[in-house]
Formats: sequence, C-alpha cells, structure tokens
Amino acid sequence: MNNPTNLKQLADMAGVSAGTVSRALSGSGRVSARTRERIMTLASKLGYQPNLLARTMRTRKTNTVGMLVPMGHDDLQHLSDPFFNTMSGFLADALADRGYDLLLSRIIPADERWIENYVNSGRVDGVLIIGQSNQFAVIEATSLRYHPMVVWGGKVPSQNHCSVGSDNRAGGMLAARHLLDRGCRQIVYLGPVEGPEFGARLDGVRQALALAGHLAGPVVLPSHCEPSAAYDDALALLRNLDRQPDGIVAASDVTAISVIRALSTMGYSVPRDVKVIGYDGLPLGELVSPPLTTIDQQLQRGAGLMADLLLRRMAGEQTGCQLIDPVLVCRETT
Amino acid sequence: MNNPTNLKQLADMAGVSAGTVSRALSGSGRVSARTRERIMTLASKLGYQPNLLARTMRTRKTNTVGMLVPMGHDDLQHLSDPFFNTMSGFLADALADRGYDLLLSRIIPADERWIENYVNSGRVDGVLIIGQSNQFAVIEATSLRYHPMVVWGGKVPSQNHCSVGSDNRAGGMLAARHLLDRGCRQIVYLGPVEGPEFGARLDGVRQALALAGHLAGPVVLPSHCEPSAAYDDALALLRNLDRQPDGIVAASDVTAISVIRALSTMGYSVPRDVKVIGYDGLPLGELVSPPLTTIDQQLQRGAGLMADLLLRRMAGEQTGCQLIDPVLVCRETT
DNA sequence: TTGAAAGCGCTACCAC
DNA sequence: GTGGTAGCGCTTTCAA
Repeated sequence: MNNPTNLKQLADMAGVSAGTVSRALSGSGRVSARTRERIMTLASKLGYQPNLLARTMRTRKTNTVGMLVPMGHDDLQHLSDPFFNTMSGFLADALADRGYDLLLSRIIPADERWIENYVNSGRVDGVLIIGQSNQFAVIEATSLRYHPMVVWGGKVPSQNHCSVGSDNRAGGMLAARHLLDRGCRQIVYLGPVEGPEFGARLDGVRQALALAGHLAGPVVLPSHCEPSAAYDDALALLRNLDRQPDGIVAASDVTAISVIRALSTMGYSVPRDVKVIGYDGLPLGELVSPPLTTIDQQLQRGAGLMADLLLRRMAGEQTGCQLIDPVLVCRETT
Repeated sequence: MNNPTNLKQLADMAGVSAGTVSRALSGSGRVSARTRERIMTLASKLGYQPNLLARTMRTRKTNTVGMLVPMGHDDLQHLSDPFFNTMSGFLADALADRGYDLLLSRIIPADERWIENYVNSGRVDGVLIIGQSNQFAVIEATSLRYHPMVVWGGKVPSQNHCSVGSDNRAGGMLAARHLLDRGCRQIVYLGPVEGPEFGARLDGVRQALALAGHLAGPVVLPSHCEPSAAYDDALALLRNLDRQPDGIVAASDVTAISVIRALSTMGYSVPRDVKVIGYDGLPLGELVSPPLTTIDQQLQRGAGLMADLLLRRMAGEQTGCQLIDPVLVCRETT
C-alpha cells in the first residue's frame, strides 16, 4: 500500500470524489462531519500533504511574502549585515504568526522593473522592501501600479508608497540633544549621509544643535555602511580632525560599533573621553560592551506593523504610512 | 494594449503557439533563432514574466530551498538570534549564487513527521536544517526516506544524515588549550551542555585539560542559549563559585558576549582578570569591544558547503558529511 | 521548426 | 452533502 501522492489517490482510497477530499482538507465548503473526520484521519495516517503549489495555482494565493533588499552599489554580502538579519528575523516571526512564509531573494536592481518582474513571477502575495537605498524613484513608480508592497524606510511629504519607519529627523534630534545633555560640545555626525533616511537623521542633528545655539553645527564625517569599511573610515576621519570630538552621533548601530572600535584603537575610552550614540536599537547593541546607547526604531514592532499593513494591502485596502516614534535607549556609551 | 498576463496571450500577440513561446523563453528545445529573438524582445518590451508556479508544477522543480530551524522547547524569537541570522544570511547568499531562493519557515516540531510534511507540500526542492537540537532522532529517521536534506550540526559515528559542521571536539580542545597557553589555570566551561554539538565541545575541553595534566577538569556551568537568560545564568553561577576562574570557554559567541557582560557587571575586566573565548566565529565577534577571541567554524564556508552538498543530493547523488576544521581566532578577550 | 493537445494537483462551479 | 468537470499557466510529448 503506497502512500497517496495526490488528492485523487486519497479520494479513491476513501471512496469519495476529489472534490469532497478537497473540501474536507481545506476546511472550506460543506462536508458532513463524519466524512470529514474519516478523510482527515486517513490523510494523516497515510502522511498525505496537499501540494501547496497546485493549490496556489488554483486559488492564486501563495501565503508567502517576499523580502527584497535593494543593493544599490554595495553588493558585498548585504544579507549578512546585522541590520538586515535582524529585520528578516523579526519579519519571519511576524509573518509566521500571521500564517505566511518569508521568501528571501537577493535582488540586484538591474532596471526600473526589478520589483514588478519579481512579483509577476507569481511566487508571492506581496512584497516587503527593506530600505529605499538609491531606488526611491523606482519604488515610488512601482507603487502606482502594484499595491501589495510595504517599504521599510523614511517618508517624504509627497510620497505615494506605503512606508514604515521611524521619524528619522526626530530621532536625529533626540540623539543630538542627548549628547548635549550629557555635556558634549564638540559633536560629530559619522556615517552615510545619502538616501532619505540618513539624510533626515543628519538634518535632525543639525536642527537640535541649532536650537541649542550651536551655530557651527555638527562636523559631518561621511562613511561607508559596511562595518569594516566604516571602521577604516572612522579611523582615518577622526585622526584627521583638528579638534577631537566629545560626542559622536553614529548613523546606525553598526556604524556606532565600528566607531567605538576605532576610538579604542586610537586610545580613547568610551564614554569617558568620547560619548557615542547609535541608531536602530538592534538587540546586538545590548550585547556589546559597553552596551550601546542608541535611538531605538523598535524594529520588532516595525516588523509587525509592516506585516499588518501588507496583509491589509493584500486584501485590497488602501493604507497610509506609519511613523514610529524613535525612543532614546540610554545604556553605557554616553 | 494590455500587457500579457500569461504565455498564451503573448503567443497570440506574437502570432505563434504557446509551445513555441515556452521553448523560446525557457531556452530549452529547438526554436529558430529569428523566432526566439522576436519573442524575447516582445516579452521584455511588454514586461511579460512567466508564472514560476505553473512552471514549477509542470517541471516539479521549484528552485527554492527551505531552511528549517527546529525549535525544541525554546520558542522565543529564535529567528532573531545572531547565530541563525548569520547563518540565514550566508545561506541566502550562497543559494542566490547558485540560482536558488531561500524560504524561511518557522516550524515548531509537532510530531515525528514535521520535516516530511514540510517537504511534501512541494514548495522546495530540498531542505536545510539548522542545528540538530533535540530532533536528532527525527532527522536521522527522515534521512532514511528523504535525501535532499543537509543538516548543520555535529556528526556522530553511526550517523546516516548528511551534516556539515565543525569538529566540535577538536574545537573545544583548541579553545581550552588556548586558555592554558595564556596561563589560565582555573578553567570554566559555561553554556548549554546538551545536544551533540555542545556535548562534543565540552568533551574537547575536558580532554585538553586532561592531556595537560589538569586532572580536576573544567568546572561546568550549564546555562541557557538565549542571550539575556544566559546573562542571568552567568551572573548567578559565577557569583556562586568558590574560586573565581581565570579562563572561561563559552559554548558559543552569543554566550561569550553574555558572559563578558556578566563579568563586567561583577567588576571584572576582560581579559585582564578573566579570559573568555567563544565558539562560532560570528562576524559580530569582530564588532564587539573588546573583539572576541573565538573558535571559528567558518560559517560562510559552511553555508557554501551546505549549498553545494544539497544541490548534489538534489541531483540524486549520495554525499558524505563534511567536517570543518575549527580555527582559533585570537582577538582581545584572551 | 512549429502547432495541437494532454496533463501537473488542486479548487470551484454546477448539477443532483 | 457530494460527484463531475473545467481550468489555473505552464511544459512536453507527438504529429505535421
């Protein structure tokens, strides 16, 4: 007695039609309780699993969400970056809770249709884009035609696409103000400066300093994203400074960690000589020593919001953006 | 002029049959160069993407690999753990390089058939299991019937399933010997002790100490996996010790980081007062300060090996296990 | 080289 | 409440 490989075989064994088995197994439709019961036990006894692809093909519902990370130019093992890792972990959890799987595809944007090409292949019900990177325009254009899409990132006034992310300007202000409160007077912003998110964080820092009467503003030290490149950048840039800073706003937690390493290489102690604040609130920040003071974007909550919004959009609803309030998490680097 | 949503529509527009379009687009089969060219340009102009699900259904090939993490009892946000994150990042990269996508499904083993139920649903060509956890027996039994499966984890002599992982005993020895070389005399093993992997690491530590004439062996302090639980455990266990250790072998990098935090809370300095060595070689270890001395399992290489072995098994080949040589990476915690 | 037709495994519709 | 039948979009024979 071979195990049934498809629904028809199971139906034959049960002495009913395929339709009945389908109704019994998928829970939809009217089947007598007895028949259902009988079919269920038989299926589980024989280890029968319906083919999800065939089901998907019929119902046009994959129960899968794709996560895409646009890798602008920076194509070196992006998916291993702590930020993306953390995000994919939270998203996988959030989606699993809602009955969806997460499909990770590494996509290097080749043309203006990379998102549509991906979704048109029919493997996902919706798509989550992590970071706008240098693809803001493409994302925006795509959002006019394709709706089940939610983007992690910043929000600009005229934006059409649905995004979830922290208020980066407010977060930047929070960070700078915290350093001021801690007595810092020579404040540096270190990290990437381009893209909607980083740009807004830097603006926030500028604004906070201006409000506090620091007319000179922060010293801006542009660096790469990738951790070891950021370390090299930080070392070179900080050594080059006329006056050593006493407070550094790093553009991200990963950057902050690289900065702290660079400072330690240079013989400075954190927070005694220099205070450093990160941005993101990665769980990782809690693990490092000294534990990292940071602006928490509440990534876990953000992942949940993205999942919720996406599901609503998949159901045809229109949704607005969600702005997460950044919160200061004061640990031991400031 | 609407964009074609399926192959038939495109065929009509091109004035050929569906079969011809299929042959042209999938590259297989004989089509005249001119026809192919014409169809390709038309398809790309109209933004047509073949439905991958339908193709999969016909060819029985999904070009997708599933990654499963058995969560024994410990079901709290496992996917956000740095180890799994790192692994999934490397695997996604390795698989992408080979033309495959990675499907992340959170599975909580319910019965002895959880793996088979997953693969029988037809969404993946093969499966990667991360960690044997308490599911060694299930994995072993499944491997008798289902072959496209590769497991990250340890290897025991009689094992049937294909695994990739470091030689945990050798790694444990390496770690302990390094601490001895550094002058440590009071050596503690801290971390989980159960499961094939952790058990072997601990054995290695024991063996190294015995070989060096330390008859008493290491003090064994069993702790949880999850970072903050591990921190609590470490604090409690270390405070309870009669004699403070001067060297700690942590069962993993994540554990090592928690241990270092605990030591710092207790007022000890690493590596001055106590030396700590981790296990895994997570990129994260390089980022923390002080940078972590660890036994590197070469996860990136391991992910590549897993991908290669899985692809060969998917092609019907039989493959043996791969044991990765653990290498000592000496940074600044020892 | 191309077209016609069958069929992958499932669900949904329409009878009864 | 259940069975028959059509069809999702594609690939793959088999004929022409």
